[in-house]
Amino acid sequence: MIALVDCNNFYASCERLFQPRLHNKPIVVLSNNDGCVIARSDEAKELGIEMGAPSFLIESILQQHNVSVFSSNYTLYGDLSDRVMTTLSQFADQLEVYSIDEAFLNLTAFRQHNLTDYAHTIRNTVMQHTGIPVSIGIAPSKTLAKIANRLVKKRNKQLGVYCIDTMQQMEHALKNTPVKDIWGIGGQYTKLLTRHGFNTAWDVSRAPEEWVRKNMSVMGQRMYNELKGTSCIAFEDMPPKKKMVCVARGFGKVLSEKNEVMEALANFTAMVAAKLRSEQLATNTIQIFVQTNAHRSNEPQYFRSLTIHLPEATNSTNELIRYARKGLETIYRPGYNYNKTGCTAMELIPAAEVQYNIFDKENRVRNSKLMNVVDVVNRSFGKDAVRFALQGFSTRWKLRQLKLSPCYTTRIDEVLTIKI
DNA sequence: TCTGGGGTCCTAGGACCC
DNA sequence: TCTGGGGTCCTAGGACCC
Repeated sequence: MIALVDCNNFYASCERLFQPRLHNKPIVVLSNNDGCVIARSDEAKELGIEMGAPSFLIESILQQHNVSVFSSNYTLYGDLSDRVMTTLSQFADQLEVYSIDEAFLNLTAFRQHNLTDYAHTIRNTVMQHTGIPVSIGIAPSKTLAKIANRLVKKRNKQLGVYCIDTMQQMEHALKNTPVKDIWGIGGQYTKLLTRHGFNTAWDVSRAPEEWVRKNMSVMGQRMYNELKGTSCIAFEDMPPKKKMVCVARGFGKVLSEKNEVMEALANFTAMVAAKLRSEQLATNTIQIFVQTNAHRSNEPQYFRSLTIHLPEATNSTNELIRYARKGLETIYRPGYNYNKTGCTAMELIPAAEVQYNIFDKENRVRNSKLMNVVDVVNRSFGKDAVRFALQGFSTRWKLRQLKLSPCYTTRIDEVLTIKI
């Protein structure tokens, strides 16, 4: 049996943890640039605030009901996530951290326990150690565990645990799950399935297997077997090797000057390079893109990306910025209002395995020493203490984060102080 | 003014090779 | 008139996830 543990309204719960006066009050957390809603407390959901709602469209609801609004603070959420995962790891031999707020636990070894009781122990311990409320779904496959978890939130919120074990329980759960809520079914497959008369997970599990295979590829077939209780999605103990690293952001406002866009791109590229170094990786290929604001349909639109193969794998900021700059020269067109750019590193290899090219003109030893120093200084004095000239000092491309909460758990000058 | 960001996997089709 | 077939690699695009 597999358990899926999912933190309730994770980002909202994190913010609330440090402001107890917000218990039972509506809270929303906004995406980067304070653009749209990405997390809501139960109270905010009750007000009818939808996931993904653009914040400027719901301003009046927010004000009227005195909703507390937060910019996203990934440093805080990441740290609390680590604490939840550490707590969970003591409850199973195998733990798969699936996302920042979810983990699968392999409970096969605990067969002799009453799994529902066991899940309650897990819940209570996580609450006690971290203050984060979680829901737990238990079932024979990951897809069914996802379904069980959803049913906890829909119907057994107070209980916090839902177990699918017998055939009757399975049938009941599947009949109460619309196709759009099956893990692996998005908007397109929902349309396809309902067009063919499949409305619930139960209907899908009764469909002819060949039809599923033909219309939904191997991913669909896997999901189909999982719905029937046959586990076919492997348990991933170890975090899989990263295949790409990407930093892309919308700007705080639109930019039309090439050097301004370049400054943003240089900064995002520097972030990619720093990420690569922190994971001891190097990249063979980078891809950059620029685009205009697709929501402004009255303005001319432009999107272009460019893939650049490097002569030699690297993770040096200066080198990568140089390639990104050359790339931008190729794809930039004047006369547009740009609103987003980004850099993706692909074809990643361990930094220790970089093959040197005999015609290489870079001084790699010097470069890597330089990067080391940059990383050390930036770790001690803040993220951008040392920067390359092209990164500039402009703030025009920067994110809006007007409602950012403190990094309560990771910055010494921002920890909570209590008056006694 | 203001509409997220970072990922993975699969398939189809073209270029190229022998 | 009739112009192979199998394989690999690459890219673009589509679908999905949180």
